[in-house]
Amino acid sequence: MPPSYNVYEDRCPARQVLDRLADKWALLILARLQNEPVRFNQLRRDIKGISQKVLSQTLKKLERDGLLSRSVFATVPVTVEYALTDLGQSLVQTVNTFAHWAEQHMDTVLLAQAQYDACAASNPGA
Amino acid sequence: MPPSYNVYEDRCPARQVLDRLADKWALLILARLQNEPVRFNQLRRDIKGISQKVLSQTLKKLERDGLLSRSVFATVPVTVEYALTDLGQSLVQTVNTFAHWAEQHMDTVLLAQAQYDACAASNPGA
DNA sequence: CAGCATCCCGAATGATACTG
DNA sequence: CAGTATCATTCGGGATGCTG
Repeated sequence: MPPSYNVYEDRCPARQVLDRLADKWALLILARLQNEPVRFNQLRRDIKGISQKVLSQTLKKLERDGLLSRSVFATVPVTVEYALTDLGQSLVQTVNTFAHWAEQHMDTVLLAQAQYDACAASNPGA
Repeated sequence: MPPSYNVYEDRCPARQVLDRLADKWALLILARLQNEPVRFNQLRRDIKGISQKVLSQTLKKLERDGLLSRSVFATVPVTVEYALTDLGQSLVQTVNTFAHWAEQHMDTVLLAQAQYDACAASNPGA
């Protein structure tokens, strides 16, 4: 039998969840946390190209969704560690599969893009 | 050994591919095409909430990436079918896993959100 | 170190109208 | 049916500066 929820439906909660996860930064953050807890600025350094603002926002959303936990240590200056929750762990395998697909098939994708562009260039009106 | 490409790196082609796929509409389109070719307006109807413009744009990107094919039939009026390519097929399993995760764990996510919001409401200053 | 507040701009989106 | 074109709008995200 089909699942009770259907991602094709607008307003379906599962769709909301999918929308949240269908975000490159969220995926990269989850992937980065898979092996160990990581601190804020370490994430900022490791995930190239993310801004402080977006990192902060995305972490907050992921924490709200219960996918990761935020631990504050009263050092001076303060230390904050982000780690996957069990729920986050249950997702990280899929995220990895995704990332690996991207890494393994990107040559094919780049080739397809080149062919598409070449064809489009030679058929300007079509 | 680690893969030659690293999604954490900015400017890495794999990262570009991941960015492309980390899009809710792209994922929903790929999922919808997994069993059979589908026509433009059928996709528009099935994927609730997508606009004609965004559907058109997303289809074009996915076609350019070689993930799906576009077939035009000279009926009156014209018929256009979108179908997964082999490359698209190689990805759809992962997409399904993602969608199923969203459907199966959304109750947990919704609960986590409620708890987070309740806690935030009772600690306005913290 | 780990953020938040503010300003600001460009890209993405929706709405509408038109075409083969 | 299957789109393209244009316009108006918003709003995500970068840059900067400040705080505990």
